[in-house]
Amino acid sequence: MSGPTLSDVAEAAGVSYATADRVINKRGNVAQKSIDKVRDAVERLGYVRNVAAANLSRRRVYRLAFLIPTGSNAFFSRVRDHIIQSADHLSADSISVRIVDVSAFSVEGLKDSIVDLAGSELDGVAIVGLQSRLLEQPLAELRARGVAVIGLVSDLPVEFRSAYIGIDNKVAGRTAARMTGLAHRGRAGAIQTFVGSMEARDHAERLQGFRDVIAADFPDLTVLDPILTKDDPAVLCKSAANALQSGASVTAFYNVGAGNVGLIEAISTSPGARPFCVVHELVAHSKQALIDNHIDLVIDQRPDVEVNRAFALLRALIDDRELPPMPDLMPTIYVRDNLPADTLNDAMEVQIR
Amino acid sequence: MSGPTLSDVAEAAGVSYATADRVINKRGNVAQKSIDKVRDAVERLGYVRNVAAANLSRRRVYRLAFLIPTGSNAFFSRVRDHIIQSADHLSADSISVRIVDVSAFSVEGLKDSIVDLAGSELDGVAIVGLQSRLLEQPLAELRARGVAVIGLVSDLPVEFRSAYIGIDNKVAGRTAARMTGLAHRGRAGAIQTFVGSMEARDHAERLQGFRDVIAADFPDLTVLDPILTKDDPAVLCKSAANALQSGASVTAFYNVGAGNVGLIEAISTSPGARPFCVVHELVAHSKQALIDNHIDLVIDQRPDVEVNRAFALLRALIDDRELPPMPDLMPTIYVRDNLPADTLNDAMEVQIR
DNA sequence: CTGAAAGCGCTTACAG
DNA sequence: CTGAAAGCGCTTACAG
Repeated sequence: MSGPTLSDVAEAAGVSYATADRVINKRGNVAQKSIDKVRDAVERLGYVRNVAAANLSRRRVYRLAFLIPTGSNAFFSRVRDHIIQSADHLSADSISVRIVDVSAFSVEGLKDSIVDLAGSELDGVAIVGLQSRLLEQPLAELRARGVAVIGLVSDLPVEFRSAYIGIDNKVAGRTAARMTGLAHRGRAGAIQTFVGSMEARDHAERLQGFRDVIAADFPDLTVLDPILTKDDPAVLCKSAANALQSGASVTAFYNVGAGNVGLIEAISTSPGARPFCVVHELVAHSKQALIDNHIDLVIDQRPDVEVNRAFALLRALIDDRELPPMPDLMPTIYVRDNLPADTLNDAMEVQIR
Repeated sequence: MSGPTLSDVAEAAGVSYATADRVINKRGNVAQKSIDKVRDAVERLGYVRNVAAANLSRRRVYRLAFLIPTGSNAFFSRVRDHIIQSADHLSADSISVRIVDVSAFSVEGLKDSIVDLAGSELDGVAIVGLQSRLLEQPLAELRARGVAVIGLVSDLPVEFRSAYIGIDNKVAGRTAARMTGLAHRGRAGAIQTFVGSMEARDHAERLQGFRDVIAADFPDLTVLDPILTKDDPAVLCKSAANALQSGASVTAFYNVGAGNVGLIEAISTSPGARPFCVVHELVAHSKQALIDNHIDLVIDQRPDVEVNRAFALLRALIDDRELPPMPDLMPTIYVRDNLPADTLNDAMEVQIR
């Protein structure tokens, strides 16, 4: 069951254990002849390095960091919560995790945080990124020091990270559009969209995806120009209230960004029928709004799953192992009937007796 | 960073390493006085056992088995595929996996397979279960031999397994109903349901959940009595074709069970508008039907996620560790726009460079 | 460029 | 009931 060890390889190759180790781990200072012999033996025996043993002997600890935007954003609170929760369990695997607060959506702030990372010993970091050339230099330095870097939720400049974990926001927007279209079922209508900022790539992509599907498959629906909200609940509340009063012409709301508290406020205090309503990210208030029938759908990106995946990926990257197979990460549709039991604490549905 | 070791504990407790080990691992044959001293030291130092080291020293291998129904069922093919794929990667962690074919939906067959498990050394098993008292005896014997047992997709008798991994089928049915209701958007309609067998608990539960939501929230919709299909595509094809011909009275189809190939066949060959259409489990043909606009929604239970979870859970159970936090497992809604890239091979959306 | 040896944190006989 | 010692598969100085 358990395969050949390095001793077996060394013996088969006719070299010492230490030499075999040197070629396996590419430590250099080995004669080509020895290298060939060892490589050959590895091949013949099907040797596979025992990572656990290696980690034990070198007293490996994984020092990880997550760079997460600060602020009241409920979505990132969920991300934090899940990191903290996982960290507790992962400490048994010698994984220590640090969450670094980053000023939200500030390239300068993010850059500084990345530079600061140099101050502490680190093996891997997951970063809620931004697309900016300003980040390239500090990221390059980080990686030069052997730190594994991945983008989380929002990508980093692609050449300067090893992987990205997040949903495709165009797909998220397309999904929202499909559901909105289905809900109209052939009837004509007009959809009022809300967007935080067209500079935010995720917002722009969602809107694009949304428009594409409506244009292609629901010719009777019109996508109204987005109202710019800066993700501010007050702005959303006011503009949504306006739209609700301006007659029955608006048949659906789609908020591409955050600030849903305001949207929900406008809907819940407005008399009469409301439009079909789709928002993003399942958090306490959007969940409650689903339950209260103030909105119809939430498109979510499962931050819990993303965080889990970040841990697995960082470990694999740090150990320089093959990456584990990861199921696709698609936007999840929530209605009031398939809500998880507890958004914040991720109560397990697994029943332990 | 790395905490105290057993040596530290032994020293602090004033006993030998071996004695400390005996109380940590409850091997017995220790004086109460020693036990107390060690317990005390563990408490004071915050000792936590290094599972990796322990596994190395005892040359631990995890021998796991999955009991999966045979047959042409595309859903279980997905389950198998993911197990096989994961197995490849897990072998690096000394985890070996065996898939045992079980005759589908036969209590006797399942019982025999469980009994046969006794023939091979095993640490843990995940079983696509059935509810039958016939299974209790063999399961009890298995667990008495120290094998960790969990139910997968379909539960086992609850007292005879340590955990269950699967969705709540009532929730799945409720979700299907919510979407069907939304798609009618206030218009009246009649929903033709199809069920494989009312004896199958998952089918019955889905139908129940579906009916509950329609009755409670969509008074203008009627749920027609289910057509019994035995999951046979031919039966589905014929009865769906009938329903389609009998006028425009049917506004939606909901197939609680399998055999969707037949349903899709009927729809795709039938002229004119089709009803709103919801089925379960994303497999090759249901995915294609979404793309081709022959159906509207697929409610899926993410077998890939379930299998991953089964591995994590079995390991934790076998190591007798605390269970990792697991995100909720809710039915996933697929439309044609949030389809994963590759249903069978689970291609990674994680982009590696 | 190569090798012998100690040590990582544990478990498992073995001897008392 | 208790302890000393070898060994799991590796890495890391250290000596040649």
